[in-house]
Amino acid sequence: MQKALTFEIIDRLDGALARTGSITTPHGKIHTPAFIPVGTQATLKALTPEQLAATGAQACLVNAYHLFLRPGHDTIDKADGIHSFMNWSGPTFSDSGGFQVMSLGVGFKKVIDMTGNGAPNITQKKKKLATIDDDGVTFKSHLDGSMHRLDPETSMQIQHGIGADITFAFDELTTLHHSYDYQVESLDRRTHPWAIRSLAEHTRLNAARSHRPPQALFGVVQGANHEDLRRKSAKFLGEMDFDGYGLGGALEKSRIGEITRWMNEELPENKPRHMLGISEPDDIFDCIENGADTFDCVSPARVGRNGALYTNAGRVNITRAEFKEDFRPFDENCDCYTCKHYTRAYLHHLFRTSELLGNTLATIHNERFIVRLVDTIRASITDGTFFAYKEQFLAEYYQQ
RNA sequence: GCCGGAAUCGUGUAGUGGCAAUCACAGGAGACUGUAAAUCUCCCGCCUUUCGGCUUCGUAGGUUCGAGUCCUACUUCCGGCA
Repeated sequence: MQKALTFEIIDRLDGALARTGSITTPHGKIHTPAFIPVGTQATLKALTPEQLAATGAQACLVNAYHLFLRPGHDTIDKADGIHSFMNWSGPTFSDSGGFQVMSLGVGFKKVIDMTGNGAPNITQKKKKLATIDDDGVTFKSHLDGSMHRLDPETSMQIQHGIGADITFAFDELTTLHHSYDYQVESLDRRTHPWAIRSLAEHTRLNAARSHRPPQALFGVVQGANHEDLRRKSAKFLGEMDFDGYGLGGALEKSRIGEITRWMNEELPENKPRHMLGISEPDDIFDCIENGADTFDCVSPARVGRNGALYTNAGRVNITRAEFKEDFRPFDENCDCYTCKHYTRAYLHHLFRTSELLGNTLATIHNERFIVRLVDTIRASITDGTFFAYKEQFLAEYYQQ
């Protein structure tokens, strides 16, 4: 019988937890470390699957919450699954909807505050749309206000209807502003029991749906920025029969490497670890150094659509007046389609005129930039130059 | 030439006797980390780092305690009629 997922470690980095590897799914391999672009609603906004593949993306991630609301996971199931539905033949991930527990609840407009300080992370102007209890979450649809219930079993049923190769356990994403006591309670009463329920339902569905390729399930480690909780969560989930692990939750940016290390020192080494929602270059280096294998994040696509493009010297707002008559390629060192064919002045013009092509070209560039960054990091682990590359890249990227 | 209407921020507008400058666009800049995001925030007459100060409703007069607002003339523009 076909296995849902196999993971092979290929190279290791001396003096750190970093490794390269290969994840094999029914829809192909992912060479790790890898960046996985996010196509929440079964599309990476502004790109065709061919354009996405041309960025070098090895896989993409969709979201159970959005696809549950529209078109409905039953519809995707009838379409023969997400790969067929969205015309993406490579590996896919689906998020559990756990993120929306937070983003539609306490975290609105301040989804991942990674600063570790600042104002309480509480919805103020708009009414929150999600309320959580120990059994699951009650949602009000952001689309039509209809009420819905999401719990570990329904999340897994949705994710099996979607049919992504790698699914995630339904979890509670806390914020850095929750108290320690709340973080403890969140793990003991929700995230961990929900992981058990997610795995049970997932196992049942894989058996019941043998006409489909088997799907893999990653447990999601939480614990905010507390070492004891991160280790406890990783140990608890690490002893369960997951195919891999999601490293989730809000992580204080300045400690992201350390927090990743806590988790990965406890997790089984021979299973892949996916860093949920991370793509800033410094964070990627820190997480890979400490044992993360894959990443997903909306940021390259979102900031690109909003006119911010990555360069080796940092992020640049292409709408700035200085680019109006700058007829150089956007980034002479970039091998993406956008930089090969279009000037800064033209990109500037497209954004000034709100032309949709601007979104497409900026998204192509940003996804390619982050995919290539992670690919280059992978090569640097293989040839042992990781630390030198990290130092050189970050010095240039964050220069002021 | 006659009749009527209009003139407020770069543009279009709000303000119809009581602290001018509302809203939008344009413009300047910033933010965005498991997507309620082709979104959001700030600035946008002049001076001032801030606090704040100053100016200004086509022009010139007039009425009034007080005028962007009412009156007169002029200028310009837009209609209509010749």
